[in-house]
Amino acid sequence: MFEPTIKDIARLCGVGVSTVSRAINNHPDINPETKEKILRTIEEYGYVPNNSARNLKRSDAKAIAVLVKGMSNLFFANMIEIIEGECKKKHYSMELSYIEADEDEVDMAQRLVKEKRLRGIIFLGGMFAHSEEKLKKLSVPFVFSTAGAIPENISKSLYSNIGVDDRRESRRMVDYLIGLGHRRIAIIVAEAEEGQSIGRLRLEGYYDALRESGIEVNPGLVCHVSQKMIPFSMESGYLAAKKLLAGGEEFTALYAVADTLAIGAERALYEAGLSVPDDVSVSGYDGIELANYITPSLTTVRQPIEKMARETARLLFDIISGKRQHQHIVYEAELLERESAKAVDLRK
Amino acid sequence: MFEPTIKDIARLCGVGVSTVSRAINNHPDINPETKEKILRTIEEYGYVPNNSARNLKRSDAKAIAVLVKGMSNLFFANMIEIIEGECKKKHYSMELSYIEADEDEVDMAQRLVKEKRLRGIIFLGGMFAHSEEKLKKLSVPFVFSTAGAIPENISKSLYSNIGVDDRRESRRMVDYLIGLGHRRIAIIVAEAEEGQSIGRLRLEGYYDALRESGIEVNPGLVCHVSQKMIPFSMESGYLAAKKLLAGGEEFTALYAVADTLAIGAERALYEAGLSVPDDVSVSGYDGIELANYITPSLTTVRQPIEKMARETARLLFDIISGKRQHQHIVYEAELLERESAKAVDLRK
DNA sequence: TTGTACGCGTTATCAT
DNA sequence: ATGATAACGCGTACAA
Repeated sequence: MFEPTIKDIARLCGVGVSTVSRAINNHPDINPETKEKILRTIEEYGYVPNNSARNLKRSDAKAIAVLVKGMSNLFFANMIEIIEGECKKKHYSMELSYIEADEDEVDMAQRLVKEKRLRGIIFLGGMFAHSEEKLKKLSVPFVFSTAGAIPENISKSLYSNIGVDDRRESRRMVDYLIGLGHRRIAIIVAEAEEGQSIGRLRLEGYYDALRESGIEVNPGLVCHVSQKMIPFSMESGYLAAKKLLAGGEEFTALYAVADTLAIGAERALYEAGLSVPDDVSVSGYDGIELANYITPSLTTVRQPIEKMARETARLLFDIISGKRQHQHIVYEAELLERESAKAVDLRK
Repeated sequence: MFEPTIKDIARLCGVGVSTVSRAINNHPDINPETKEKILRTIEEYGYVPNNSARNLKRSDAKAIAVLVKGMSNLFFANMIEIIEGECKKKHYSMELSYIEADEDEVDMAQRLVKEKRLRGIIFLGGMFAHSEEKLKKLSVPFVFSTAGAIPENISKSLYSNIGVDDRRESRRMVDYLIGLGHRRIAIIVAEAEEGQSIGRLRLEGYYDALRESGIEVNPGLVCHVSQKMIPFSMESGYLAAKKLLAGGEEFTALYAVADTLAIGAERALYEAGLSVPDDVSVSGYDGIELANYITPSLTTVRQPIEKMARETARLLFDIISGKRQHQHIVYEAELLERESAKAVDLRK
């Protein structure tokens, strides 16, 4: 297999390499006929510019990285696909990397940036217990999406952040359950050890709602997913609910901080002979497509995934090209009232 | 932010660049002390070799690409994650690209290979209506995983293929339903326009089973997902089932060629007042985690995803390094009898 | 409008 | 054991 280089094409066309280069990169100062001929030859011989050489010359690649941390695939898969689509539009390539729960995403990013000379980074999920100093070391712009809370003492001008107000939206869901007459509301929460993880924020929202309504928090109703489990998996939800049931505390509603957790939990309820929503109302968080198809359909909080993913990518590109400054965008989530939660049965 | 190059490090250490290179790449002929000093300096100044320059010199990058085509995320997300893990182990980087249904994955692969000088390719899903000639143009090894049938006339030595025998496994599922006493078995199928797509194979398996049992095929029970829809989405399954129900043909069992389709279909049945499995038995295909958590849990065919993904990656790396030749591995799937399908009610 | 020549950061070959 | 230097393929300043 013969892989022609720019020189080969130049020789073939009887022109200099720079002319070929001009033809490829749409430079204005080139004779249309020459360009035409070159393009034809390129087509004929299947010439494709060597990206490494280009990047070497340009000193930075036309590429970004997406670092995905924790959380369930079901939620991120869509986002990644959308981001990938935006990259394609801009003729950027996308490097994807999943980060283990115990890995430091910023360290990883730093390595990646230097190695690959990336132009920007998207952090999906994950959390932000990082020092300002460390963040400064990242020489390219980066956007956090659907991440936990960022410490206040970090300069806003250093990063972008896109997501919903997890605490507020979570509170809204619990308020809704309270509005339905529920008082004994259990929660299944998955959270990282330290910092303001997304799970932590949602738990805070739960506390907020109870406090405002004058309901005392019953620690027996707060169930943490085991640290050893995949935080947002269905299995985690399943096991957590089992633990909850074994605990013996009664509850009329169960709120899981992710749809996947809720689905797992519903299975455990079913196996315990409990019916949803007749015996227990269940609600989730995220609004994955699936939530609408299971039966009973899941009451949940829907984050505008598509919008968030698209904006995340666009914002990063705009920052790279200098069109925009760093932004901190908070989207509104939407409470989806569906079948899995209903007013508490007063006869009980 | 100062980004040191190999020259800087050399100067800093008072040695030549080649010595630094030797230190980095673990060459034997270097004085341990010199190496020690160089490594320290590298650490101190945060030097990271420029990947583009490396790749330029080496003329091929330590990278592979994964091209994902069609099918539902739920199924591939896990595989991708596992493949990514294997890449990390080998210190390869992974380029991920989603292919639109109407794009040609081999063309795309070709472009990618040349542009990025990749060492190998993994095709996830997709189909294989490609000519031998075109495949030959791909100058790097590639492995098809969970793809449709590969035309017989293409030399086996050209590619690797990993998956299950979709036709046989599909037939097994329908045999199972027949064994349960079902005779009027509907099927929801999503297939590409041309060639032996995965959906097509599963449909053939359905035909096989019916034929062997002497059951006549009722075209009114074969429901194709609209070409305009995402082939393996829940929505597609939902709409297909609605169409099926509107068609008026009676059936006691419904087999969808993907779990996601089955889940969507179940929702449609529920909305039509039909109960699963009492009124209609439902079964799927794939064995995604979710199938085990919904209620009723979904009877399905489980493909050994983890094994397949891991072997796909390992095989590719082995071929790249010359350790192995191309392989064609067919895994055994597993029929999971769960709650969504039961023996036909004889009183009806 | 076009061609020549240099440099991007690295590795490999060849001297020393 | 180490250093100088030639590639790798491309973009571009500069000359023509």
